[in-house]
Amino acid sequence: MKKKSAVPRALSGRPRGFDADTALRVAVDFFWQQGYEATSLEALSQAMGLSRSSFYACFGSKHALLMAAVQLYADDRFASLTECVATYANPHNAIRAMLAVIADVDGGTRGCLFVNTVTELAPGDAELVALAQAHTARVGALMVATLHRLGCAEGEAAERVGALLALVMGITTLRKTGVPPSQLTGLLTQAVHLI
Amino acid sequence: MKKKSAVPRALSGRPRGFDADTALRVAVDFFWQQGYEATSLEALSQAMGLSRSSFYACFGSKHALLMAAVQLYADDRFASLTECVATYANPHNAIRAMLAVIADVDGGTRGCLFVNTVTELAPGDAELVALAQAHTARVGALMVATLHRLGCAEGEAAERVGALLALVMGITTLRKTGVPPSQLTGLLTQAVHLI
DNA sequence: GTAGTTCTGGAACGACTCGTACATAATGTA
DNA sequence: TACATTATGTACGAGTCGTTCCAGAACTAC
Repeated sequence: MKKKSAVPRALSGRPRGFDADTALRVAVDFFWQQGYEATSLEALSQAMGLSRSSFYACFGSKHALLMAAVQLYADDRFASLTECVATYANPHNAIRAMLAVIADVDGGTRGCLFVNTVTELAPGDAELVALAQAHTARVGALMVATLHRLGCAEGEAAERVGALLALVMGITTLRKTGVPPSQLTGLLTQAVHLI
Repeated sequence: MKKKSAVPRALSGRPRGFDADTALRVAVDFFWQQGYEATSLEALSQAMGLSRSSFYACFGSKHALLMAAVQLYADDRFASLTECVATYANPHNAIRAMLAVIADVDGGTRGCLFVNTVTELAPGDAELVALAQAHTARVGALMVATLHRLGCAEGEAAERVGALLALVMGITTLRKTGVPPSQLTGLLTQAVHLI
């Protein structure tokens, strides 16, 4: 149940034989590739390089690990989106860059961890649903603000952003069925009609 | 492993104590609500009203049942789409009706069985991926043909249809996180910019 | 050195998993 | 009635699941 790298670690006692941050990255990959239910704790702890007891001492439970993994993934992605805003002065270019980041056309057939997990566990997993709502809300707000700079009214911008998000989420789903990147790029360019 | 209702049933022997078709409908609901891995055979067979032995004698395996369930669901949906084409003479109205059928804005928080299953099991499940590709191909072809009647060029129509499909698939995913129907309707109306 | 704290490896937990085997029940046909 | 055929109920097999417990290892502070 420890709090990522920010935690100061104990002052005394045996030191860990693994790095919690890199172990969490491994967990992200596993959940991303196989999903939550299909990922066993045995395979997970083995790949993370720690025993079951260390696993529970550090992460609490399988579900708690999932939440930490999804949160890390979401934070990473959101950081990339804010970077888009910082990089492109032109709002139009910024929006396009953000859509490209989310759609991740060349991301292979494993889709998007966020979409995968939500699709597998929502609406039954209330904690995940809350995380999902918070993340989509901040992403949406960032995009609405950018669209607003293009002279789009507030309410209209919200709806367009929603449609844009739905479009790129759909693209990540299509990725899983093996639709080639070239074709996905074509779909992504259609997004301009929604901006 | 029997073939749905079309099968002529044995000429002699003890008759079944259940109806295979209605049992399959129950399975559709279960997989739809809970997903594949999270659905146990015990709960499944109990809800379907048959014992384990009858289950395996009739459906072969849990995975075979899933495939039958998804196929049934996909066929049902495709039938609704062809109905849209038959009902609306105006191609524009037909397309809008098809999008409404797929997005199913008032369908609740369980999303779309097709999208759910693909997201959970693809790309690891080759049989499901094949089914998914076949289904999206026929749906896409139907929509491209309709768009073609609007005077849209073949290649351009294909890309627009892909974007439309991605949009409505994304809407079904957003449904799972509890976005209200009123808001989803707003996103769906944005689709007109892609037609 | 000793005490206190933390992490590790492995064994064991009870509950649950999908799938199978087999005796028995219920039907049609002869 | 006797037979072949099919369905059902029960129990079992072999394994996996997520989780817990505990003795011992490795560290800091005294």
